[in-house]
Amino acid sequence: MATNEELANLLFPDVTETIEDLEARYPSRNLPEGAQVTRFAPSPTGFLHTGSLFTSLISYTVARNSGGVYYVRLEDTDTKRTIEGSGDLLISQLREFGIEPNEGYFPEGDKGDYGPYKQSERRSIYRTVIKELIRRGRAYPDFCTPEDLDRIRKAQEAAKVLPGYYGVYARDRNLSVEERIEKINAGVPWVIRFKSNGDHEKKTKFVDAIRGEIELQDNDTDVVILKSDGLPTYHFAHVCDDHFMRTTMITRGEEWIPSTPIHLDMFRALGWKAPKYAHVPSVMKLDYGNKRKLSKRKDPEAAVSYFLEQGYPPEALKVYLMSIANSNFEEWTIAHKSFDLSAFPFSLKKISFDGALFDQDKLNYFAKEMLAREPLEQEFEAVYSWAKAHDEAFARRIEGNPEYFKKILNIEKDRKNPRKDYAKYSDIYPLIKFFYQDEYEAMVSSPLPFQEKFDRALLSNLLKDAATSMPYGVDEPTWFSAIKEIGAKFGFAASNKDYKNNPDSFVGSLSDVAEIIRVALVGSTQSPNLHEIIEILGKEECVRRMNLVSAILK
RNA sequence: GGCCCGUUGGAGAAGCGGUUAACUCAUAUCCCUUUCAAGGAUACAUUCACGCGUUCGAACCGCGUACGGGUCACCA
Repeated sequence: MATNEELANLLFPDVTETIEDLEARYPSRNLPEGAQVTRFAPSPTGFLHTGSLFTSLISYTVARNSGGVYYVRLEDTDTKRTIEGSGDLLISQLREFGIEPNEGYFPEGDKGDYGPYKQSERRSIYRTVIKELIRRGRAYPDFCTPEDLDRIRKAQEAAKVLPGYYGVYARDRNLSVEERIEKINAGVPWVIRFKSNGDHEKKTKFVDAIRGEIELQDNDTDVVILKSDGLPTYHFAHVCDDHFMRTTMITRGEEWIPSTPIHLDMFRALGWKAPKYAHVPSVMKLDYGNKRKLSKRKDPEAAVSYFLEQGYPPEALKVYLMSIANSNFEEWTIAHKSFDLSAFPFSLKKISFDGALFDQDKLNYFAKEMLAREPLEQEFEAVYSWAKAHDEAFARRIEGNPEYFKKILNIEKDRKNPRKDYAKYSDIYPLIKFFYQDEYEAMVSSPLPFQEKFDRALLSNLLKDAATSMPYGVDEPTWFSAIKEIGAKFGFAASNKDYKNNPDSFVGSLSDVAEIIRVALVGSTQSPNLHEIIEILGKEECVRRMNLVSAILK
């Protein structure tokens, strides 16, 4: 009578290693008590998803705060969906957010003692474990074709029972070893399935590090663990890899909760200690009144690259995501006047169970706060490197005169309440382009937004006067009283109160005077502090601009 | 459909048997002000999806209903 041993050898003749060998090759990590080993395990199928960044932030924080390890493993077992170069892109985007794993797969090569960190390179490990499972009778080759499986599913539908490969529906589960050997020798294609001992009537419980105790039906389906292409399925690869890589906590999306019994079943069959699980909620979006997961296809904000391109400071997105993860983080930032994520006492227990709606307004708020507080030099570097990558024309402007741009960036920055009008780097240029002569001239070539009620000759004369009498290099109050005097010469009120009390005796208010000069200088009724702008523009340019507009108005 | 998970204001949420139901964003109004961005002040859930129950007392405990999310692949 043929044995499982023979079957195992027939299936995997080249596998000579044993599980014991693997245990020895990947010894348990020498980490202090409580240190957590977490991981980022993406499939290289595209760009970094906002939800993945969210999970990564949590995993990374857990590892760092516990003095553990955060590593990267590439889950590239779905060869059809794998996109060339995507793995490297994922890691580099993660790095742009300042999340630097301390081990694992990197574009520049693997780092660490638990590799390879790419599943497609771990075939021999999976085969070793599966061979052992077959020996023990806990895995078997299955010969069903997709059509067979389809038939089974239809039968289940008709019988109104649960779909799946289990019990009497597991067609090849109880084949004899001889029958299996015969089919294999006859060249019938096969996959390997895990042989579950589970009972669907029973429950399996586990404690989730975020949600607490979760009770689910026991797994009783014989899931595929090795596909016909020789690569493992997620379920098996997860169990195998996280065991040998000595992961202590699996942080993954909540969509994995229902399949956790499968994983626990396999850990049990292998006699391995299961890691802790922390199932993190999805980031959601409101779609016609219904919540749904952020979708890479429908929502631009689902791809982290969207924020990078727009020029959101990467740190701001992280801070926003942290405020979703632990809502007390916001209060903490206010109390500590700091957005330092590494100093915040993060807690898995404080993560709420239902997915938060992505809130762009709140992201903007954090981004504005952070940008406003960023020291000038640092902000300058950040804006410049963003421009180099995403806005070439802007980058060239900055290069043309870095000191000039720095002054512009510094407007109303050195104050107790710094200016907060940029949420992202791409907001900057449109607001300050008037500083550049060619842009200014383009603005002046179309009608300027002067108020209709003022006579053009009056405006022209006032500007002509201002061009010669406005002072430079003086402090703001001095400058402003000069503006008042200029206005008064042309019949404007010297204060808004005067104007309010007696509007008929003036041609306009003090605000109007300021507005006329502002429009002439910046081409718009709105701008940051005019005095600072004038000082940056310099006397020569201001005189030029006022004379130019004065001439146009004639 | 089965099984899980969830439901406190427009958003994120605190609350864990007795509170005026925190806080932050958003929104609105007012103040400040040479415009804007800020800043300051005020307003914004008589009520915690709904129903029933337990209790002197419920957003908090129990049951049921409704709604929302997730999952049931040789994808992860």
